[in-house]
Amino acid sequence: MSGPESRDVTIYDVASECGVAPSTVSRALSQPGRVSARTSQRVHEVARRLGYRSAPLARHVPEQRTGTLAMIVSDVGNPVYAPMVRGAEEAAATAGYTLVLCDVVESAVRERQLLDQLAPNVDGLVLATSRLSDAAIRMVARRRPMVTMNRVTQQVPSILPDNEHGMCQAVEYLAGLGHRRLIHVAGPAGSWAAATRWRALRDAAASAGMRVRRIGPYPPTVAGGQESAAAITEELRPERAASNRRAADRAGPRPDRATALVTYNDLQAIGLIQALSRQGVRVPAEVSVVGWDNILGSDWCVPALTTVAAPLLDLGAAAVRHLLAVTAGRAVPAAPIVLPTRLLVRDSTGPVSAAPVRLEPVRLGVASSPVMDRAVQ
Amino acid sequence: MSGPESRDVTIYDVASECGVAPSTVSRALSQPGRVSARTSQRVHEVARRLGYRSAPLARHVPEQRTGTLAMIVSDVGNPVYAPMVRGAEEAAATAGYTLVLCDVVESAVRERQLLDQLAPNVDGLVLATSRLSDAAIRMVARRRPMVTMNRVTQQVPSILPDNEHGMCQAVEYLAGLGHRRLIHVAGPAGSWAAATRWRALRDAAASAGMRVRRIGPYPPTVAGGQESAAAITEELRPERAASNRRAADRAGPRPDRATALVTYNDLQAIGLIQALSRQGVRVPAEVSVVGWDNILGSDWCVPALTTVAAPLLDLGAAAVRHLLAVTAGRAVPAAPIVLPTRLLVRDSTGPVSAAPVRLEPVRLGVASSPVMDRAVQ
DNA sequence: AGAGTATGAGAAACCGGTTCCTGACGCCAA
DNA sequence: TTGGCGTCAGGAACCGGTTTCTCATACTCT
Repeated sequence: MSGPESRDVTIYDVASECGVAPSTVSRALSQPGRVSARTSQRVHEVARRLGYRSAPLARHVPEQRTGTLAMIVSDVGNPVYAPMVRGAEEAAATAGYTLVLCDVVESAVRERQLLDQLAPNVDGLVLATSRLSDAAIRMVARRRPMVTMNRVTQQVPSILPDNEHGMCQAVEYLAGLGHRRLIHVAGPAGSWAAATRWRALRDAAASAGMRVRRIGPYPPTVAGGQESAAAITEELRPERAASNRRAADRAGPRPDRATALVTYNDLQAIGLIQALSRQGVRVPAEVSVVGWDNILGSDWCVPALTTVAAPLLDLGAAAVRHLLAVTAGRAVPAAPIVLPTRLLVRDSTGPVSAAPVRLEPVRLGVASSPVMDRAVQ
Repeated sequence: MSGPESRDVTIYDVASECGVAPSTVSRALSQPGRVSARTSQRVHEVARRLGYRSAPLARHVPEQRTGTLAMIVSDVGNPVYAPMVRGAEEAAATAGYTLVLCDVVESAVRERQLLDQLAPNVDGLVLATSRLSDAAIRMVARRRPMVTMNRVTQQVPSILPDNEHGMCQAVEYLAGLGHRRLIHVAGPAGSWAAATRWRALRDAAASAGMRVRRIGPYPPTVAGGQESAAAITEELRPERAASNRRAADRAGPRPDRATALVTYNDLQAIGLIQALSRQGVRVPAEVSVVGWDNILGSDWCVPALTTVAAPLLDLGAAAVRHLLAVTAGRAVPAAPIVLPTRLLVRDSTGPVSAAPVRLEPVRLGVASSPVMDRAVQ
């Protein structure tokens, strides 16, 4: 039916078939009212008959706009992005834009390459948790309208969850449960969000009169959380840790045993809880765990995760709306837009037990007793 | 420093600054060796100094290619896509292409629009679980190279997991545990994959001498799975169901109580187990549940999900490699490419208990006793 | 030294749209 | 009847690259 599939139909084909000038076809198709009703109708009919489809590539050359926005994420596998993308997509669609998504696989090099390739092809960019340097971000931002998420860079508009208040919520809640010593499982090394969340936690803990130590950095993944469990077990079982350390370092068991763990994100928290459970550490009986994000699945892990819920959908939508404002040349606030967080209390946190729990011996890499398994898994 | 940010630097700017013709600049930048070393070096240096960035939009007009592939997914929020996207991305990057991802939010209308907008802008399309009609798919496929995933359409190349064998694996395993009656929680109505998986399950069950009923359709989400729980509870508790039904329908409890549930996908299975647990139905003691996909999180739900693992990463990679073959004009096999599945046995399945479990009264919407909660949640 | 060839670079066409400029035609009023 | 104005459509330039064609120059060979 379609034959040898020669080449796309152009406005020139339509024009000659119609007996009008190409410019008339262009007007008829893209500027309703700018051409007489009769001509317009004839052009439309011929275009339909010939199966004309506009070639946006060519169209965009003179127009200098593509109708496309790009969002760059560090890892599509991280469920945290799904709602952000959804929110961004809806905002973009509402404004008549198409959102494309690109994954840089946690690599700054790839991110830079992608940006160079993408930037000229889109009307604007959303950088979700970028790994680039501030200088690199500013350089790209000079070429194309851009907003960052979860990242503050001078002169570049940004959208953030309220890291400070979120951590305050977590800390106040833990304080109310009697916790006094925390451990923070840190996010990846070069990450602005990781640094900011740590700072926020530290400050919140300080004003609550709590002590907090940081371990890490760890990747923002389930595997990263599992990895951190080794270090944490050491913390929680000082008597055991001593044998792994030079005895001269500290004498006797540590007095400052942490009772609550705050991770950089939910994925880490889930991996951490998994690994702790496997080692016989009971959550929340022996130690409470608080995550961050409220990803899909944070409610079906066991125990269900207490977490600081970031307004992911809104973050995505706000980012795109903001970006479109920049694109339209409207003045944008210099200060970051900060969206509120919400503490979601579930089952991974509990009061500090009056008497320190007597810990069982650790059996690394081996699931503990069947009874234990039933209970925790 | 950057001034009023006039307009992008073009090869014409570079040319006049260099004192050479624009065509020379073009050659120097894109056809190494086609220009003398001295000129080339000078052009490169001026280009760098002026901050020249090629405008791919303009470049692609005569070239008729964009170096971009698009992948359309029905819902980025479904974790099943993450590995597929990752696989596709890696295959695309290896071949020097950029992959962009678009979400159609489970809407056929939006999918069609997007396709029309996207098709002319990319060199090829991957449709992951499309909701379009066969005719619509073929129409788009005629305009642009395309492959479908999880969907077979005449004349359009496709990549699939081995639905038939996957269901056989599940059925054989369940048969080995003593199960004889199954219920299938069906996927969404218009979905090829849903229809195919149901057919595969029915056939597999038939050859194993098992009975299987289908309920649904339900959305392929956690909410969909939760929804299905109501109908399933009715199945599992005929004595209770009878009160909801006209008593004349059937006399006494049903003899054909199902002992195993097979869902369309993991998300449904997880929602289903959640809802069942909340109603006091114990998994796998009272009923076994088998999912499909092996998504992230299917191992941290409780009980950890037994599931048919689709080779998601490979599916994505194979789709792109196949698409590039089509793009390059190489002949492609007419038959779908089928990738093997693997049954992942975890904790949501178990042997049929010798004596039918005595069921507790249902308390809808209310969590059962604390002891129960500890055990199942 | 003169003729032939290879090499480098400029001019111009092209890709497929959009848009500015211009002119033709028709209608209305004076 | 003529002048003026508004509507509609054609011609051509333009967007920023690529590519073909052509020509000038330099180098080689006899």
